[in-house]
Amino acid sequence: MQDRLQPGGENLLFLTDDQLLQGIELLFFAYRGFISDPDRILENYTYGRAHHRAIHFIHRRPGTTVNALLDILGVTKQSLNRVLRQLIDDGLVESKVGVRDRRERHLHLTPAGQALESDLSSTQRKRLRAAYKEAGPDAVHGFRQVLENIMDPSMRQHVKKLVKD
Amino acid sequence: MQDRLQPGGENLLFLTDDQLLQGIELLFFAYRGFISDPDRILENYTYGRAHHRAIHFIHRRPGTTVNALLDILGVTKQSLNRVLRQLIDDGLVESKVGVRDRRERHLHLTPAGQALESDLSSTQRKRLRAAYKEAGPDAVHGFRQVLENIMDPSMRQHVKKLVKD
DNA sequence: AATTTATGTCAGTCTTGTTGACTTTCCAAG
DNA sequence: CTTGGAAAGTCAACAAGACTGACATAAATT
Repeated sequence: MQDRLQPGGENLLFLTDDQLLQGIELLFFAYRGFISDPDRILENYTYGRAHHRAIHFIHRRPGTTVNALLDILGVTKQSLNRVLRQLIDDGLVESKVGVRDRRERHLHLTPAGQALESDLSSTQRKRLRAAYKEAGPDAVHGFRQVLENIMDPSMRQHVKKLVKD
Repeated sequence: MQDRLQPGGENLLFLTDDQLLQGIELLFFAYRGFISDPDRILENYTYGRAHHRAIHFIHRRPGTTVNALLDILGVTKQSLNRVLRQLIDDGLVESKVGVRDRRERHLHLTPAGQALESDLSSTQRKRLRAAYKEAGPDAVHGFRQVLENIMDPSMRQHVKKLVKD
């Protein structure tokens, strides 16, 4: 994957500091836009981004344990517990005692939880779908490739891969 | 939603909800990794992400005004002021009364401010450079294309374009 | 002269993160 | 069977950084 092309900086051009700083800004603005839709929805609740994140990952990994969720979210258990407590008390999340190991709590979304997840997620899916569509398949591939390279290697395992059927 | 059954669906395949949700997670993990390096540096200071953001944009747009910065950062003036106050008091940022309009304050980094900016930025540039390098030029182009599509259109103007000279 | 704009500041609130201490539950190794 | 430790839950205190609202001042604009 090295320099298939000429001595010209053509394949190095994007590595100038200016180009890199531009990439940093792109990430900043894109990420902010990306969370603005859910944020607006959450204003109508007593929830914030922390709740959104919990809901997202419980939706994606039904039955996951608190510990696994802590690992993914990278916060303290006290912080996550406050969020989970509210969601459980409000009937959006269900916490089931583990069968094999009764210390563990397995988390699921209730129908109400799924409804909120769907609301939050649909705005982001819509935005991303439009962005993907306009950029085209090759761009999407590059987008995902670069993002995967950016993240901490230890986190790559947490990106839920698609099921092959 | 049954795109996959269509012939030539290969340019629609990435629009399934699962693929979109995966994209959401990629963005989440990548963004978190991306800000983790500066965060670690800032632990040694009394500064946080808010200061980092201010420093970044003052660096990129020397002489920018408080109002312009508010627009870019999307926070309230009270919030930005607290951050700027500290940076100015600590001698990292200089605030100059405008010449044409003496109500405006034009912001610049002092040498000390530039030093911190360089520290913070270099970790991110390094991470991004490695990610770009591994993915290749085409992927980088796609990455930037998709990010630009994701952000709010009104924000695109704020991504500082490269100077041609 | 009146109004608007740019900036600064004070006070109070909220979310979400932190640390530290402690308890309960319960699996598994001695 | 006992006990050590892991998983989870809880309480309290605190901090960063966002918010709103009110108010002040200086300077430009109308």
